[in-house]
Amino acid sequence: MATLSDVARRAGVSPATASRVINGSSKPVTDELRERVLAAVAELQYVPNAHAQLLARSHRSAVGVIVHDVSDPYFAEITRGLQRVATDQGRLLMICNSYRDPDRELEYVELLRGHQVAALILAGSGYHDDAFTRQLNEKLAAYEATGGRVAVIGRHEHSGDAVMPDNRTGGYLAGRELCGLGHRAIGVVAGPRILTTTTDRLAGLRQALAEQGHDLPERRIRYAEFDRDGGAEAAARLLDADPELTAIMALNDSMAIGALATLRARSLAVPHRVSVVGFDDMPIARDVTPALTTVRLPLVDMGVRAMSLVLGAPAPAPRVEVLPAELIRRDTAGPAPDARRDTAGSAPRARRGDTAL
Amino acid sequence: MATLSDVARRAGVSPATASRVINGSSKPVTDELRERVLAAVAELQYVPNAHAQLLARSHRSAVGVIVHDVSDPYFAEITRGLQRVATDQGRLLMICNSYRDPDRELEYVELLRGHQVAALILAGSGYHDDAFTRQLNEKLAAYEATGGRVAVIGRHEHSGDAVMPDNRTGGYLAGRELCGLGHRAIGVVAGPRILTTTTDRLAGLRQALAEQGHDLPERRIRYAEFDRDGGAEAAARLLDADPELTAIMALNDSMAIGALATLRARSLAVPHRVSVVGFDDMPIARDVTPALTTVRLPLVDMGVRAMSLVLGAPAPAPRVEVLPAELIRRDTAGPAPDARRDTAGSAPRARRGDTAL
DNA sequence: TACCGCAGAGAAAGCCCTTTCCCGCAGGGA
DNA sequence: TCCCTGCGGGAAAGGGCTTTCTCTGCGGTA
Repeated sequence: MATLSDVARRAGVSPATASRVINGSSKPVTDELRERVLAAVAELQYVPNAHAQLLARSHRSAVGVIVHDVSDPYFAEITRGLQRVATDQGRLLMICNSYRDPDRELEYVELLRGHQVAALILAGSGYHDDAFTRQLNEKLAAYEATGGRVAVIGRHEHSGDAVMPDNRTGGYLAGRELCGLGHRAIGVVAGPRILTTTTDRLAGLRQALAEQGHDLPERRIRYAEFDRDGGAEAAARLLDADPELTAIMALNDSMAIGALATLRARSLAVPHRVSVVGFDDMPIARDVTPALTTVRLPLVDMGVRAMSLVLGAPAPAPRVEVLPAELIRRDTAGPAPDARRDTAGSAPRARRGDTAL
Repeated sequence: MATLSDVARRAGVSPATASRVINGSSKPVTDELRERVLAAVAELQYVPNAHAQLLARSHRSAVGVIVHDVSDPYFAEITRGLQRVATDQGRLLMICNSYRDPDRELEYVELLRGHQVAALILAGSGYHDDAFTRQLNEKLAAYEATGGRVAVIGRHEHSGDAVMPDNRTGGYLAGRELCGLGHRAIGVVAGPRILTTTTDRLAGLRQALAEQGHDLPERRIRYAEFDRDGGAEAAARLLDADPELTAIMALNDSMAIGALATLRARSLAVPHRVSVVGFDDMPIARDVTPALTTVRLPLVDMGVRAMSLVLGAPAPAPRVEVLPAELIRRDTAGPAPDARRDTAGSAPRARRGDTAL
């Protein structure tokens, strides 16, 4: 690889001058030298060594992001929001997938710190794991102590700036909807127990049921991976144990899609025999058939906010922005089969407009 | 941030010794000093400056990847394959999204070169744009001249190692299937004209139709963005122009899903009134209803191969690995409405097993 | 006892840039 | 004519790490 001094030598100038030309320094350089340098750069196909630059320059510019999995639509949307703000400010993003492995998360914090990122954003559920939480907080504190900025999305265990989707209210809205439709035998297809997202959403759901005088026994909950196959599997276990279920609440949309696959395989009509409600409103939710009734989270906005927090002026006290959840009624949630008798003859709810195109 | 010499000072050793302990150098260090260094590292929460390390070390280890968009399932799958091999070999991946912008692609090649990556992988369709192709090849050649390794996935314009999905045969298989089902009025929902993937798939399709004595007039093709909304829009334009279409070939699954949305909005039954065939077999294809008939590409394997090429021993001559496409029959392609009369009474094809769970 | 070899530690030379500091020179004012 | 100013350029000092080279002191052999 050609180096700066190769360029300087070829142009017959000092490395200092070459550097100034290449970086558009404010220090003036005569046109003749400038041209010679530029010509040398082109001839040698010179590209500055980014590591040497970052070492020599003092200011840090890149931002590190740790998500569970960018290819998961939930994180893809959040990342889109992060990216938008970062790009506007000319920041490079380093994105790392933890695949929900706490140890890997810790490692990535170190890695990104080592890469001298100006800020760090952790997105995705926290863990019910005190030892881990403590370690993470220590590492983040150490990072912040050296001037690094930190924000988290969707995890309350960190004491700094945070953007929090209102998971609990989301669960509540879904629960209220299902209760309102007359469902009593509601099964829950849940993500891993250890995730705070799981327990928060569950808590909201439980509260909604409690308000109607119902409870949510553990036997009506199945914990599995937070993805399509996990949802399919959990739904199957749920139905095996309790064939009379009239509704399934899936704690995210991927799981809901898996649950729909299970119901289809068992020829249980949705929503006539079993209703399904998802969570997150990922883009694909409107494209499955029937279109998925779900709880929308402003995912892109969550990313935008988090990046803005971290790139904006630091605050004296930690800021927490709670973003609202919203119920999106589509076609997978209908009246409970026995409740339907009361409203006999009423056709299943017409397809919602937002599913067309 | 604490530096290595901070650690050394605190441990009462030289930076050289500290470095040796921290990196597990083969040079022996007495246990006592080792412990002192480790203690200092822990107390200072020391993390080595990655840029300084990369600058000081001679060997390059990271691998750069340029894709159109990782959050697109097509690339997410490929990336999964890349990641698998890279992780096995302890390589870090730097992934960049070009968002199908050739200029950005060029910039990223420079960026990654600047970051001293050991290899570069470009995934995703090439462009029908000679100026761009020439520039890219120049840059890649310059990079290879300095010892960098390069592989491309799905683009034939680069002269080096390549992994090529058999887009043309895939198009051919889809075309033969539709012809076999009696379709003659076939519309195509195509990606951007400028992408070689579009033209390759189209060429295969055209060939299949030609073998049956049919042609594919331009008025039956609509070009749009290679995503869900592009597919929805193109399908709408296609149906507006020619309401008698009995089949739609979408040049990727995202577009197929958009086309299904349009058909649903217009109450055109799939596959009874209109058949749809997609391309790629992304994971979601089996979960839409009806499940999508499509052409499968071994996406993960493509990633695995490309990374293996680039991390393995260099070959004297460029290698091209062509990976086969395979037709996956599910539920969106059925007999053409007029052909159906011939097989009157035959129920629509039973749901394929692979859609259950 | 003299010498050799080696283990274990440190000194110092890079790796490739950026940027401050300094120098020479030409032009303008006194 | 002399001095000051300011412009354009180069020298050199880092930035934080790795690694080679060098040095010291010890045990072992002849």
